Amino acid sequence: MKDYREVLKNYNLKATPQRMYMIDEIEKSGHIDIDNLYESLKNIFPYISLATVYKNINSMIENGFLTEVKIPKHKARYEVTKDNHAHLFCTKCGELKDIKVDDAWIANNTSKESGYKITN
Amino acid sequence: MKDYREVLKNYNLKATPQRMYMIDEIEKSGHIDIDNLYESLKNIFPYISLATVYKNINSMIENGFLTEVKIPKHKARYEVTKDNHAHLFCTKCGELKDIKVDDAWIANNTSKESGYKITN
DNA sequence: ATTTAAAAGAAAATTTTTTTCCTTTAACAA
DNA sequence: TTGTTAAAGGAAAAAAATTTTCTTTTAAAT
Repeated sequence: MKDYREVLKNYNLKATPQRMYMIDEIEKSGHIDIDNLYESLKNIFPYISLATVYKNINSMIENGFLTEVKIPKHKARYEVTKDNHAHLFCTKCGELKDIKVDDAWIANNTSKESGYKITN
Repeated sequence: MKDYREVLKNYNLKATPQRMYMIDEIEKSGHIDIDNLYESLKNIFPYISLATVYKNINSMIENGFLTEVKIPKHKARYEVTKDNHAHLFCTKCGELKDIKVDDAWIANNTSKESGYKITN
């Protein structure tokens, strides 16, 4: 497993084992929802609390390290923040995949059209 | 107020006053969340139940008449289903606006790229 | 008018998320 | 190393969001 101590330090978060495994799970899975994340973490930390998972998700979202991906009629999934992609959601199997997209190009064009400065 | 009897009939839903005002509110607002919808409906139906609002939102989503718009860190909003648009969300004031987008063009191009048939 | 299935409303139950409070621990300094 | 401290963990409770149940009402079709 990669060492996430530096990453967390950059985001002013204590490098707890719980967090490092959380990040590892999220990276490995690409996108994961709270319940699946909690379940895998329980394999490593049998006494981990769901509240801990929520609290960590929230602090990592707040500082921008994670991004919440909301999906109609499903629970949100979380991913490590990254640029230039959109999501493809399979309505049959529920899989979520990244697709390459030129964010900047779209933002620019849409900004022109709408008059808003689009950041995301 | 427009008469939504026909609309509802087409979707196999009973044309109750509650529903007709719901649709009217949603159309008038463009996009609205459960709480604001419930609050405005209470002006007309003081005894309306929040459960009724949820149940109606759900049945109208199921049959495709309404679309749920999920927004990071906010409650979902609902709109009358329509094509060729995306959403612009103002992170300052929370306003949600439609922007014109050529769905079909994007779906086509992205489908080619990804190998999936994109419907939405 | 009568019948009936769908929908409303009230309350309870369930599910999801956040908060509280107390204990433990990572980070840093001496 | 060891000591100090603020941040984070865990358990439980609380709060918020959504769904379900059950009884009454009503739209729609006879």
